[in-house]
Amino acid sequence: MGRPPCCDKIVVKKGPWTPEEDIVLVSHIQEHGPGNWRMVPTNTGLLRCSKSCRLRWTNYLRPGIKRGNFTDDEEKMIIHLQALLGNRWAAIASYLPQRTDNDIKNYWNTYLKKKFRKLQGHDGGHGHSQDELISPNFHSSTSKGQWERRLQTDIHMAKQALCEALSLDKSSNSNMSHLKPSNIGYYPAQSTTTYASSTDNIARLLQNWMKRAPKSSQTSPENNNSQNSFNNNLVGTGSSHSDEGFDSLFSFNSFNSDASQSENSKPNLENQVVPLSLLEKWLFDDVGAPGQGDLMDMSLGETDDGLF
DNA sequence: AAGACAGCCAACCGCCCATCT
DNA sequence: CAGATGGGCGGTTGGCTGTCT
Repeated sequence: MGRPPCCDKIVVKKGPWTPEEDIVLVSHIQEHGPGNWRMVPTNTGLLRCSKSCRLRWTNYLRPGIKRGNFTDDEEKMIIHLQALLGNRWAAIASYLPQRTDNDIKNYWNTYLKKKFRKLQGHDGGHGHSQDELISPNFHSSTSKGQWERRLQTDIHMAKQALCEALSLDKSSNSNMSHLKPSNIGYYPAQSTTTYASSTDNIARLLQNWMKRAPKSSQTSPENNNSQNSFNNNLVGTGSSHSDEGFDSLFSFNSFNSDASQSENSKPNLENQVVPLSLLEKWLFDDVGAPGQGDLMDMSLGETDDGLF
């Protein structure tokens, strides 16, 4: 027999998350750390499936997420990495620690793709679809050995992509400073800004919600009271951060170790601190090192020419 | 002013691999 | 070892919002 079922298939709420649900989820994660998503609906009483909770956390509530307005550097990085890695958004997102894969995916699908089409149009096009043109054909090989080689190639290519992206605009180094190895981890040491950013996330969320609240039928009558209380307690914190409560609410230092315990061994976003930092350190340390060229020369020559 | 349309994005769906019993 | 679930990922959808006609 396997594990017990993930979530009771009785009533599972769908659709947009309410601030109440967000708070419940964040509080729970603050206590227990991210992971063990199966137990989250049970422990919190949220009528959401575990997947939904995880998604909400990783794409929206997680500390350190930057939203909206992609910078030129980020855009370059995405374009480069997409060309090198294809539509592997999670892999791409791991090089833009402040962005979620969903965000990057959306940005690509809604904006960059069109931008590319335009560019292609100017170039006259070659009868290839954009994805064909810029994505390596990773899907043709699926065996484990090939996958391993592919991964190795990916790492080399990503390394080169980083170097190039960083050297594209040296003057904007300050903007790219978040890519320094020390800041790559998902729970960076500069905790206050991280928490503040997360507080802002929720404050912004609440403000949006307040704007929509009057016409949204999703808010049950009893929500009105809680809505007001949330308004009093949280929304006002956006600028002044009278957030002693929030500081504790978003103090994730305490459970980093818990998280690493409860997480499985996959290099997911939550426990990438060590492996990703090491990888990044290695990537950066290796920049400019002699004899790194073979793979990269081979791969980049093909992809970049078509691109730029 | 109102309807049509397009863009954006949060959330869901379905698949796959890892893990557990 | 087999069967079942958990978790992660990429693709897609649907609702909201802004713009155009």
